[in-house]
Amino acid sequence: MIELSYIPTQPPQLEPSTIKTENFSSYLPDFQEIKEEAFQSYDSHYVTAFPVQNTYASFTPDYGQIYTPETTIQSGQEQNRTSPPLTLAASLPPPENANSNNVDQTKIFLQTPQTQTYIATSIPEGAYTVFEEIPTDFSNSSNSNSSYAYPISLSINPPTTDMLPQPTFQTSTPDHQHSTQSSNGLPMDTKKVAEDILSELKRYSIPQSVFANKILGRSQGTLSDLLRNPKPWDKLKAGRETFRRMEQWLQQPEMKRVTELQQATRLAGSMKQQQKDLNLPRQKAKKIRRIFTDSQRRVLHNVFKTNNRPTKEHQMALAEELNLELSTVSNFFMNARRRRLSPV
DNA sequence: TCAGAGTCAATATC
DNA sequence: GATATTGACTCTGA
Repeated sequence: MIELSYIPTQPPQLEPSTIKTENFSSYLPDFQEIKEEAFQSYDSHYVTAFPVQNTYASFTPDYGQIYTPETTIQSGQEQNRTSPPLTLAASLPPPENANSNNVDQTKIFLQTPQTQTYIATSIPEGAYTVFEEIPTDFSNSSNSNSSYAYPISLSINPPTTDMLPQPTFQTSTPDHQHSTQSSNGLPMDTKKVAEDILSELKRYSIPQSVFANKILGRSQGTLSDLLRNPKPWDKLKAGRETFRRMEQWLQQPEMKRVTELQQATRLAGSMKQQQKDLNLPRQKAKKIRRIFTDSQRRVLHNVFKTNNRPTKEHQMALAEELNLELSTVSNFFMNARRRRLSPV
């Protein structure tokens, strides 16, 4: 398969005549012929058509809008459905060696995020458009049993890191600074932002680790904690920056932000697999995290219940009694105070 | 010097 | 495999 370059820019203006309808049954043994009537109300210049399990769909290029009329076949019954219009995400130039005589060289794979179904399509000669991410939202579907509501994404050869968009922090406020306002000039409802982020990540199957690393520059564990226990805005200091990044991400066009992260998710997956395949050694020694014994934990918690701020002498006595470092005991109370007494 | 805030990252849990 | 928990590190400000 040839390598396609990734160009996250405006799609070229395509003349409908440069786009062909293709029947890809040769690539898909179980391909079911698309019925024209399913798409008759749409632009007839399909870019591609393919089945996803029992579903098939067609995309029509409309320079920024994509419509995905779909037909689902379940238990012998057909249902025609139409998705909301979706925004065109990206375009790819034709590979240099693409030509009409050798279309097999220009296969592109569309796949569901579940990576259960791969759909191969060839590219017409000349300019063409592909849809990098096509999240669909059928959450309002009255038929929750429909099996076709897969977001559909494009996967070429796994993109390399330098092909991907760089982290989009888009903030002018360094980590060590913090202003008193969110991006809209008002105190931020951190709880709402956290809920929205959780909901979006779930909706688009974006792992916390990907969002945390790519958008926030933080670890998965940190993000999880922030989302589950968001501090009120007025209690935050430098931590406001992280919430600002979350808010800014939510404010971006849905297509853009989701596309970017779904791509990063795939990249993370392929890199993980590569590491696994190559059996690469760990870069640095793993730090062992202390685990309190049951009795140590019990004593520390009991003391904390009656006195969450023991004196240094008390902590030293506890450390000796439990065979722990003073710093360990001190850390325990410090962490316990902010985690167990945390407001919200 | 120390408490608190922010976070990492190991690892427990789902 | 993804998320939640948590011991400890780093930095800041009083």
